[in-house]
Amino acid sequence: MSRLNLTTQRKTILDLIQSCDDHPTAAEIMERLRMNGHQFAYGTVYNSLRYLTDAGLIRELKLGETASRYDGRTEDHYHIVCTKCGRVDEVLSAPPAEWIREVAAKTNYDVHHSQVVFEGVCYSCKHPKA
Amino acid sequence: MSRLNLTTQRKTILDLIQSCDDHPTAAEIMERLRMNGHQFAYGTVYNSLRYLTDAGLIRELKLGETASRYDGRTEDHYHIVCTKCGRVDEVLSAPPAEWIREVAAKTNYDVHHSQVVFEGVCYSCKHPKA
DNA sequence: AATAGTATTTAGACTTAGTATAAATTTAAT
DNA sequence: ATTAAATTTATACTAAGTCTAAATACTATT
Repeated sequence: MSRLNLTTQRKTILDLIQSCDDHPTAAEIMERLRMNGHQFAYGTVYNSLRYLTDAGLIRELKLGETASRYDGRTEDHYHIVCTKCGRVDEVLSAPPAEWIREVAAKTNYDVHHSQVVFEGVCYSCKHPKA
Repeated sequence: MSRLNLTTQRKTILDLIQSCDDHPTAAEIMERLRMNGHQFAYGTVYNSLRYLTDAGLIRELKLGETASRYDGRTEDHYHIVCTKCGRVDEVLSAPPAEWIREVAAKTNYDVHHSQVVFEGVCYSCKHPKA
């Protein structure tokens, strides 16, 4: 792990991800870059996303869709996906430590990390206006 | 939802998945079919996997890898992946209901389902022989 | 049993998301 | 200024899966 090297491209992509409040895919990120007047090579975007993820500046979300999404919030948190409209929201409560201990004991694993994706129906989809 | 239509191909694939104790990908399933002397079209395997999943006879696992895996155990359960060797084990303890209620309350979602993938190091990788 | 209609399988083209590579460019270090 | 290392670019390629149209199989009705 060498020191952080934020090139112009990486910085631009980091800024974009940190300043949006959703969880764009690589394709969406490229589209937004283009809309902001930038034009980076395909591979640069993927390279930057990996670099920023490895550096811990952003998070890659694998929510079971075909494409990864990226999240500028790096605190430990989880996600909930609306099965009606596809919207993704943050979940800030962590799984109870007691449960994790139980899983570790039963499986004989050292548990380092857990990915949790909830699925359900969001407020707007539950209460459609008209 | 019409009545179950298990064609020869679908039955063969279902049997294969139910009789193995790991979680094969579509590619692995095709390879095993071929080794057993079957030769189904590419699309048929995917079609069958979807059909069987929709019918609730098998489960599709999205563990954050590039390919889905399939599981013959249909009871509600979760998975733990070894980050060293890639091995996947079953996790039978469910997340505490209290936690799910809390998530539902905080996010304003009706929570229907949760996918949980633990990551850690399995017993064999913790205790390598020699 | 023959016919018509529906569903499934097959083969292969196509799509999507992402990786790999080689040349060109930029950055850093002497 | 020169060399070396890292990064970007353009483009080819791969992996996983979907789509489509023709061929085949199954079902229901007479």
